[in-house]
Amino acid sequence: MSDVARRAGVSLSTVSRALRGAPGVSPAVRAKVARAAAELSYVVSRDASSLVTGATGRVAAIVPFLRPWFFGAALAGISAELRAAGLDMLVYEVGDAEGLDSYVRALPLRRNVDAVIAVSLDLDDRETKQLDEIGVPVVYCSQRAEGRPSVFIDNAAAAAAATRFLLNLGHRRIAYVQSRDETGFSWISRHRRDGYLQAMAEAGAEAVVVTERDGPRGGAAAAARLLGAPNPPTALFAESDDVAMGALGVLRRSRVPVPEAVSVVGFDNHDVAEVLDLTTVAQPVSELGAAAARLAARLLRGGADPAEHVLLPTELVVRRSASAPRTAPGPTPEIPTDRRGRL
Amino acid sequence: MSDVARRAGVSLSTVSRALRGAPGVSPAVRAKVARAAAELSYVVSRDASSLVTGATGRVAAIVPFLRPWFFGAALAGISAELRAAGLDMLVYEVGDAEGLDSYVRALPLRRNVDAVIAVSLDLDDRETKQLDEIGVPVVYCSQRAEGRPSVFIDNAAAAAAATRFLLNLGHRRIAYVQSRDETGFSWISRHRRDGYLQAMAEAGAEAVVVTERDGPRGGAAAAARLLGAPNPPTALFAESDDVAMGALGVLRRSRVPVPEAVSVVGFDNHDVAEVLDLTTVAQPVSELGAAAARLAARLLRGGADPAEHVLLPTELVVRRSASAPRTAPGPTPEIPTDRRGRL
DNA sequence: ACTTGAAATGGCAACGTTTGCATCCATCTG
DNA sequence: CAGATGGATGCAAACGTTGCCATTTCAAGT
Repeated sequence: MSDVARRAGVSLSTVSRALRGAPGVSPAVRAKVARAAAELSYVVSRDASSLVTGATGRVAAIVPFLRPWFFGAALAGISAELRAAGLDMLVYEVGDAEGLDSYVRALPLRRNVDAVIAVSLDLDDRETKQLDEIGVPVVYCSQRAEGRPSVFIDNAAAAAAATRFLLNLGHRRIAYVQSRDETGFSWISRHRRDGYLQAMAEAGAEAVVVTERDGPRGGAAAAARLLGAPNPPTALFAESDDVAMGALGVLRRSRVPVPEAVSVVGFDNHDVAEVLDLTTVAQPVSELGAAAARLAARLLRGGADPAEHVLLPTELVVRRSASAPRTAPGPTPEIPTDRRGRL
Repeated sequence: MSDVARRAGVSLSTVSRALRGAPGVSPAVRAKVARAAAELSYVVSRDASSLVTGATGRVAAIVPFLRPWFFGAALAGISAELRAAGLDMLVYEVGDAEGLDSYVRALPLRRNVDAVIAVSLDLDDRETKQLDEIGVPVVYCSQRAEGRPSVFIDNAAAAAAATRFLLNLGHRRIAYVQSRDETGFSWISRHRRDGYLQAMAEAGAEAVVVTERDGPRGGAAAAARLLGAPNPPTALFAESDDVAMGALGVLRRSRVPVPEAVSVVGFDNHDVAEVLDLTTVAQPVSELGAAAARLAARLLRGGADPAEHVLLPTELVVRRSASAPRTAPGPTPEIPTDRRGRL
């Protein structure tokens, strides 16, 4: 910076003020400084600034995993908003609860970020309190944390609506497919299941919940299990599109026509759901991230309620993987004459 | 840090040395300092360290987009390796070439990261030179940059092999589906197309290249166009699984049986490819990222050739979306009697 | 006992910024 | 025309580390 000062013929303070757009610099000098900085391709060192201002200009996004579609979409929203606020995004993949635990205990974020955005982390009380200790504001994304800033959807209501959609189509035997990862049930799936259970109970229908591992593999396993049941369901409601897609794969390979023999509904509106004609509950994933990032930025500016909750809407996207059940259902699904084009 | 020093009853220098594991500290003192730091839940400020050491402990990963499956997988690999090296990962989504341009011009990385990993950025010479100006080592991931450290696969060879696979099955009319984003052809697609063209030429088969927009939508459009051709191809080789999945969607909705009437081959081995039974060229995406991160870390330690190239292998994953063509091909594809289970 | 050397520790300057305060100068007011 | 006002600018002290150098301590060798 002193190089820039020398080149522009002014003092360090003036350069600092000019480059930050701080008031108290004449337009002429400001331009001169800008030119000198450009000529030297100089940029301020955030580290040095942080040292005196105390702000790092960085926000950490903590995700359990990086590969699933959901997190890429969420990070895209976060990234865009953070950049608009002039903040950089650090990304940490913490894995399961155990990984998170060891991660949080090490407190590497302590004085190295201004805020943390925890994406879909499924924390229990103890872990939430641990995060409080980091010493910077934590915004919860795709997750409701009482008394703390969070952005989320109403998973229970959305799942109930999707379930009622199937019920209203005439389905009675609707199975819910949930995943159990190594670390127990996830917060999100729990809520979706509760919505399903409630809708089923209200309709007087018998609930069937099958639990398999996460992802398409789990969905495949669940479909296999349900096809082997004495009285197989006419509809599957999967915790996520990933799971639903696994089930669709098994059904297709088994030549069980969807939706004629079995209807399938997912959750997320995954990018691939459209291609698969999967009826699903769409949630605004990127917007979830964006809202969390905006909330974090507002928190840093001091203009936000530190316990603000943002509820985002969901929408049932009706495609062709779910329809009214066959009127005369039998235990052995027949192949309908779909070559006639009769849906 | 002075708090820790006071509590441990030693000087600042000693605390600094003890906490960094530097030599010249007695085990007793080291333990005492560690305890004091833990009691105060103190962690060193990287910013302050950076100021004097000149190293930031941060590496930037620049990706064009965050949503596609590919980048999540790549970032997962990068993240894991960087963490193993004690480095933090900053992620920037730069969008298309124009976004990258304005981004690089602003040089925000200049003195704020130790290295940059450019993931699948499709840069021309001018842009590559621009990146050189950042002043920190740049590692190219999923992209070959002459004279610069890069990690990549042999796209042309892999595409040629996939094309020959179709040729050897008996296909002659094989179309290649490529995408054109707003910024022109991508580097990667170009190479894959070249491999396809070469294999077709060697077999004396006529090449057909269709260009549509990127992603499943583009694949859908391409499939629609090919179905409307006078002599439609018996096989589609798509630039990526995303594109292939779009094509599969159109074919399924149109009741064109895959692979009986049309074989489809993709590229990437997307997580969903397995569920869709998509035959595809698998590339080790996470490993691509991991290798790039390792290379970056090695570069920072000074123990790497600054022009090192890492070539990773690909593998043709044969599933059920591609098979030998029907022996008596006709212009109007018939529905084969697939209910008999005859593949 | 005295020297020698190595290991452990402390003191202090420096890293590149920001910011409060002092200073300077030009313009406006009475 | 003197004095007040206020904007532009410079000076210097921090911020929390690290790393060089000096000092102390202690054990071993004479």
